[in-house]
Amino acid sequence: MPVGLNSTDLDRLDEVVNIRRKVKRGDLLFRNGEAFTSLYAIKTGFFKTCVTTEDGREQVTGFQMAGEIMGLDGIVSDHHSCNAIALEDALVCVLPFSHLETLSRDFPALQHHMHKIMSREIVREHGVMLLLGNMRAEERLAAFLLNLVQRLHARGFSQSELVLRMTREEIGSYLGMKLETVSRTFSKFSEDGIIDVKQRDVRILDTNALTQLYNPQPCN
Amino acid sequence: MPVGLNSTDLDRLDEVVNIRRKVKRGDLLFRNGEAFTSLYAIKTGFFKTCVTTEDGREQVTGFQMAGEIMGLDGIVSDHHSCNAIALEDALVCVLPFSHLETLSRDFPALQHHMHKIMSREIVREHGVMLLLGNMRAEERLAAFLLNLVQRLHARGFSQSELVLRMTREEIGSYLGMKLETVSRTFSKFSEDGIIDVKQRDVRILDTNALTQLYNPQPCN
DNA sequence: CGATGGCTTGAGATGTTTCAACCCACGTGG
DNA sequence: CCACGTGGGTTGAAACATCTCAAGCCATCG
Repeated sequence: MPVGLNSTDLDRLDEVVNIRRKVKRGDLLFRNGEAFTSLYAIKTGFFKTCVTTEDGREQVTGFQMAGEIMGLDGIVSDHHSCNAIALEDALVCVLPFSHLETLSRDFPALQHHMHKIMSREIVREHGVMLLLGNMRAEERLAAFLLNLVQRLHARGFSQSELVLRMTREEIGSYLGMKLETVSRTFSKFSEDGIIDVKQRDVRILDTNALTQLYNPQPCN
Repeated sequence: MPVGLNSTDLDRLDEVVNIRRKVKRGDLLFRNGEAFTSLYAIKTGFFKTCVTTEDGREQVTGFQMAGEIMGLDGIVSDHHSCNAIALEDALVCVLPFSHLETLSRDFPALQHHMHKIMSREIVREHGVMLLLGNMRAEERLAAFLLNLVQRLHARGFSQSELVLRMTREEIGSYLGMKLETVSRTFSKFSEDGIIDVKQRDVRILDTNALTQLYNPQPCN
């Protein structure tokens, strides 16, 4: 990641990255209320994070895939404030946060990288707020699919085919709609020839139409 | 803020804090797309931050008051991705970000403080997502009022009286509802004897009822 | 004092949810 | 290897909350 390091430096960096942890599908990587010690970098697998209320409502706050960082929520209070659940068997790097802080004092590149990661998460959440506050069901699902496929593509997967690792209910929770509405909207897209859906397999037939939906032009 | 500093240290810290900037009501502190150079700490005044879409939709992402930090969105891309607009005449401390990064390498307490600030923002946004994704109009407004009054109280203001610095439309944008719905919900609370509203002056008569609304007990 | 922006309220339209029934795919165990 | 059970997904119809459009009111300020 950063540059211009000698071998001692590399050893120190290695120290922070060499703890691994396996998480089985359905298991929690960390849970709401748990003491915060580490950030987690996903090596393989797929996660959801969600917050809950006392009366049992659940809001999925994000879906995370390989290369993404989880656990930032825990820094502020030394306790996690959400649950991280593996949607498929996963392997993560455990990054003890105090080590990260120590190291990033010596490596400005690492320091800046951490700041960027947190800032990116803040900006991502702004986008979700826009989606939840302003968009209708079709726009939400279009935005969701485009975002997913774009992130998968950046990891070498297809630009047009994807396998959903989450249920309709989880998609709905993330997008602020009920699972039935998610299902109906998938069907609508399918009828319109925009996508092909068969359960969790989705093939995007008309990316342009999705983009249009997500980002409608102002009517001049 | 941090502890155990000699006078040279204090001078260095002072350097980063002694730039002030006045912002008049209605003016932008920074705008979407603008180059990112600094964070801003509010000394006095009240701001909103909002993101916009090409087709002109606007989502208020937060309201900020004295003591709070703005501009974290700019770190990831070196450009701001939202607008910060003063809702009343304001004074901010300009905190050049590169100075902050340099300083926080020498002051672990400052470093950790910055991490906490970013983490706090992430957690706050989780809460907003929960609100936007799961709650109904009354719950949203109750949550909003309770949050505002709590933050004001922490700054020495009343626990029960507040003056809204934002319009119904801005509240609505933040809470994902139309201004008419905001207005109606205020009226409903007023009819129910929970609050007293006269334009922007709000007096909370029954905090308990608001809490109940926001956080309904599971029906046993 | 009039203009303006912000706020309130009503009535009808709309999109999403709710409730219900049904279907399908998958995995397990007989 | 098939049968069955189960969780997930689909679809329909009615209920509901919020939005839209419209009119009118109020406070503020030049």
